[in-house]
Amino acid sequence: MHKKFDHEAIEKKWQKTWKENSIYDVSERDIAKEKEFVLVEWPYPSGNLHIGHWFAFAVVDIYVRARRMQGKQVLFPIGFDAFGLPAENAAIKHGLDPKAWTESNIAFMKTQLESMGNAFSWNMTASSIDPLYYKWTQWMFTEFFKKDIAYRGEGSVNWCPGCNTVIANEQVLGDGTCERSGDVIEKRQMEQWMLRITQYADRLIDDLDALDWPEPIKEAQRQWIGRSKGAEISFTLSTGDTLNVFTTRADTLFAATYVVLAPEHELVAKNKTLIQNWSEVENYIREASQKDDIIRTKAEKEKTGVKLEGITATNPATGKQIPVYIADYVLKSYGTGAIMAVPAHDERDFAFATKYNIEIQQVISGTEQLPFAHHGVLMNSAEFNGMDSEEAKGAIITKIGGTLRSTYRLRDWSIGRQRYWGVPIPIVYDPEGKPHSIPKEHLPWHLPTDVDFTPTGEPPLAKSAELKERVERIFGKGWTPEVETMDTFVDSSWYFLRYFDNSNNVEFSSLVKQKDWMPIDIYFGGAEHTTMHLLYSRFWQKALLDLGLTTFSEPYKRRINRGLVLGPDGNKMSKSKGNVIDPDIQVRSLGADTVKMYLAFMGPYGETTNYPWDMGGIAGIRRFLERVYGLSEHVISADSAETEQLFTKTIVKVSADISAYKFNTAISALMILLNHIEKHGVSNASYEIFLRLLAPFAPHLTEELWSVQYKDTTIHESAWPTPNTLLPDEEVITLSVQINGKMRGTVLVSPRATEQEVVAIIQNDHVLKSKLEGEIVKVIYVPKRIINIILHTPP
RNA sequence: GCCGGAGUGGCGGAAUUGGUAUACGCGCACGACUCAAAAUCGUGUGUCGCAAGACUUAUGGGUUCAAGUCCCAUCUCCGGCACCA
Repeated sequence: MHKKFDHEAIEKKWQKTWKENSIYDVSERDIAKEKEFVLVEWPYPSGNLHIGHWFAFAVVDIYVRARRMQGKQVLFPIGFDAFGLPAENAAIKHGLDPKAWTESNIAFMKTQLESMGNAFSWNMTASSIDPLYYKWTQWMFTEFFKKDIAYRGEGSVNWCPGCNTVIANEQVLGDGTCERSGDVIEKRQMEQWMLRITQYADRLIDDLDALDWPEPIKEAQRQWIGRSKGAEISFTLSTGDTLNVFTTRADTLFAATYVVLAPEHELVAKNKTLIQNWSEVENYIREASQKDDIIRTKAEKEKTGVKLEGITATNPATGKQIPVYIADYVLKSYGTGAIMAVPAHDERDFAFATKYNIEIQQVISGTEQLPFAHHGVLMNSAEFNGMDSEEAKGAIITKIGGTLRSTYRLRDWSIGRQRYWGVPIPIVYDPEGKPHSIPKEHLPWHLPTDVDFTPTGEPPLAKSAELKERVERIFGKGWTPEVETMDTFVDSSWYFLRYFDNSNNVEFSSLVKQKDWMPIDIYFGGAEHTTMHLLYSRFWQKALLDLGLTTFSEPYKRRINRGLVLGPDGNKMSKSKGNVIDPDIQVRSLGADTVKMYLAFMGPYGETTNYPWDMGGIAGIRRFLERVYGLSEHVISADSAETEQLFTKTIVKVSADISAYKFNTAISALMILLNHIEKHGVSNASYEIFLRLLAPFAPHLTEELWSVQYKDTTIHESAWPTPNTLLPDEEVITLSVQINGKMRGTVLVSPRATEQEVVAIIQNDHVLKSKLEGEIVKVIYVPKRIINIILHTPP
């Protein structure tokens, strides 16, 4: 047998050589080449690389290396999203310095990342905690503040008791718990720093159409934004107030037999002297406010509410006086916080009206069964009778003077965090308490270090004497600092713009460099970011566009969401389950190439399927690479025609599969080729082609084998193999034979054979001819594919 | 409830987009090498059947010369949204 495949020595050796020669650094944009910006989500430096990082980065490296060999100038940067709670929690628990803790994590993770052997553009890295990075995060915030994209507003916010901070809507999971800590979120009324993402709702939805993204991701964003197109209609109350309601069913206005306000609606408290049953109403409001949203929306469908005695509303279509209710099934935060209720054509209104004995009037014909929530033809609607719902919407709105409007599920993005380890919000308050942005010359606005991390519910920065002193020194007596820091999703909303201009100290990212590299050609990442990071950064880009700071309205041309690597038991990896696979251990025993290739072989990348780790499976990949290591023993003087043909096929297949992120089938094609070579031998030229095809998958091993013949070049700068198009058609092919639609066997024929010739061959085939008993009624012949012979069979 | 996606061997998964279902890998069985084991190599491996053969891509229908692939209905799993007017 051949010498031992010493992956450890090989991998160390080439990683060192690559690093010394900086072969993966990306210099100035080279116009002679097409560019490709491949982005992966920058990791949080938790201090240990887990298998998920390998799945996220090492598999993508296959794509990157193939593109490089295909002559593209590829930008494949990596950096660190290094602000965030874990550092602060380490400070609280173990008295460590968050900065030192994070920096040592980064240093260690860098060495782990290097052990992957990826073609990272290390000269174009960035880190969110670098003051030269967060200077620009702060500067963009101040620009947003000046343009009123950032504002301070009072509102209902999500308070996480575990994290001791406010979090954004997107960071609350479906079951009402915190995305980070898992704690149940409380609703609080607070002043908050917000970004006006809702102003971009239409563009965030409409611009999705042009993106080359998987449809499910686009659809999830559309649903999250939740646009519904409808109309705002005014009802006049007997108090003299105008009540605006939002409806998507203006066509049912004639059936609006009551209106409902959210308990918190301002017109309720405003008219308390006119409400005859005020104490009952007040009670109901208090009860409603004590239920948090989770209980309020999960509360079984039983509807509750109170009629406002002494107040009525006028239906603008019928002129009738209708009752006014408050009920907590109407939400203050959605639409106008009030609805026109149409019990005949809305399930919720129907349930409520039935319970409280309110009139039910049908206006959509075609059923006896109410509620009927579908569209149809109008009845009981005066001059609109006989009109179709869709048409009637417009006609009725026009007649009663309503306005077309969209309303959204999306809320503004709350970005203030009552925590320490983040970007300080660059705002100071004057003695009157009015906020002012910090001028550019004072940026970066440094994060103070003289703080006490003990959680008290008060933001840690409030305890910094240095910060107070700094503000008074610069701005004057009586001025006070903002003490909140930013959501880390702010840091990651623009990081990709910094990578390729990471030493620019005049701009966050120059327009020239942006033109060189943007947009991102392909962004690989986790499905969990669909309605968080992916939405935030799209918004950020559009805000920059409006400020003239970029010319791109969308950052990501293509996006691929990947799945998860599960433990060998099929469960999500977790310390408590004891099913965690440590990549360092795998790399030590089997090699980086093996781990990377195994992850790529598990299944198609780019589907959000979750794959269990299989110890046997990775051993199979290791066996494959060991056989490759000894492959030179099979080099012979020339290839057979069959071998040449298989090479052509494999080159086409592997190239296409990599472009489609189907690394699993690309690997399978390489395995088939190896199996063939070991049996039949391979010419030296083809052996090199094999190595080049494998190079993106097993960069260290192939570099080692390449170096045996080419001392001074690297395989990773060699050209990607192209198929030999001059190969003749195969002389004979195997054609499948069906008789009466059933597979009966195969025959060997020329690819150019005629139907008659093929039928004659089948009639002479010892096995097949016995099945051809009867008159041939019809023959379907698809050259190179199949022949189907239909016989007349007597009854 | 609404909107997506998916159901293929013992397992991960293939299938030129309507043309030999189960590629490739794992696992398993047998054999070779070995005192023995591991490793390695070879052979076999959808199900039933001694065989000829029949059946088989969640289930039931349909279209077609031909269906894993297209159409209709049903079931199950995963993800998103959900008292959103």
